[in-house]
Amino acid sequence: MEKVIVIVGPTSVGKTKMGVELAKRFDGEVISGDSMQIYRHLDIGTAKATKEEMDGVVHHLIDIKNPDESYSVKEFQDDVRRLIGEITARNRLPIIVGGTGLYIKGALYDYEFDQAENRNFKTQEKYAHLDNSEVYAILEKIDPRSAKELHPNNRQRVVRAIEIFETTGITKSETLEKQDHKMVYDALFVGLTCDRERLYLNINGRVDKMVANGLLEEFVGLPEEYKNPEHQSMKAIGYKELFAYFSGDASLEQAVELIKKNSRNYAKRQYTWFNNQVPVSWFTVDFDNFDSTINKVAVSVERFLIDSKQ
RNA sequence: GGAGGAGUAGCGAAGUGGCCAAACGCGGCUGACUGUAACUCAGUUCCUUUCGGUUCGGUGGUUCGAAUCCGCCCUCCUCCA
Repeated sequence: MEKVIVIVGPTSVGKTKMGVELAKRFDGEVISGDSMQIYRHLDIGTAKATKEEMDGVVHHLIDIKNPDESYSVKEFQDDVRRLIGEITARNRLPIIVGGTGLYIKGALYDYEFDQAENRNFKTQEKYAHLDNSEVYAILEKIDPRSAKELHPNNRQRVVRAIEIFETTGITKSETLEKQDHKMVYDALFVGLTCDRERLYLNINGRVDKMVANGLLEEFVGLPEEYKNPEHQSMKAIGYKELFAYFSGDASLEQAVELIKKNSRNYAKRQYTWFNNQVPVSWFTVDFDNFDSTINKVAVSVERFLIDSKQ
């Protein structure tokens, strides 16, 4: 199994910097594990690393789609697995850096998406006339085991489970049953964390900085065809809140506060995912001496690389 | 100084004698997650593990029973001086 380092954690703890530093020390290449940094032109709001911050380290899966295009876990899985193979073949170390839990887990575990190749959004429309409980009743009929795992109000997932069956003839639970739920790589999960209060201060401060650095201008400057709230890219925190501001439904202050709040909530969801879905070794970040944090992580990485060579 | 109005859980806001530890919203906390995941959804939120205990500005009453009624006090808002 190929070795791969994975750096995870909530937004604004320093994952980007950690990735670059580790790549420099261990001759690695960074693979972004972020569902929004794949989009071109969305630079400030997605906190994409600048050229300077990348500091010569190769970064993959950033700026690979236009904001009116879609992307999915399946594509991410394909891309990451291909890249891990390529990077390893070059005798370099793949370092996944990002906060999108599902994407990262989907790429590293034996998730199988293939049988649902024909994913489409039509199923949502097809059942739009039914309420939550009616849609749920349909799923209970075709895939009772999946229904049991889902809350009736979680319409998006309920309909998706129906869609899986309708497009492939195989139920979601049957597909899951075939998997071992094991990791298919030799991965070290490094989690970066800090106390909640500090994290929220970081997030709030970073949002203010984004605005100061031209977040609004970046949004305004986007070609009109990209500025559609329906686009996957426009669901990103930092952009979706701006529509209300530019339509006059919210003040700038309200929009900015919303961005901060959504970022904080997102950070919490990231913790929930990484704490419970994946085996993470957590490191508390020392913001006053980031180098010391890097050193601690580097020791673990070193040990991991040696151990797995046996 | 005079006339009105208001003080309810972290915040906003219902409740106007028992069904009130107190609706609802926000915020917070916790969790779920297999092709929208920066998505979507759930639980929880006075103290206590349970029993139970202590609340609705303060205080003293009325009542079998008060956040709800009465007296006094404090604070804030509007209007008249």
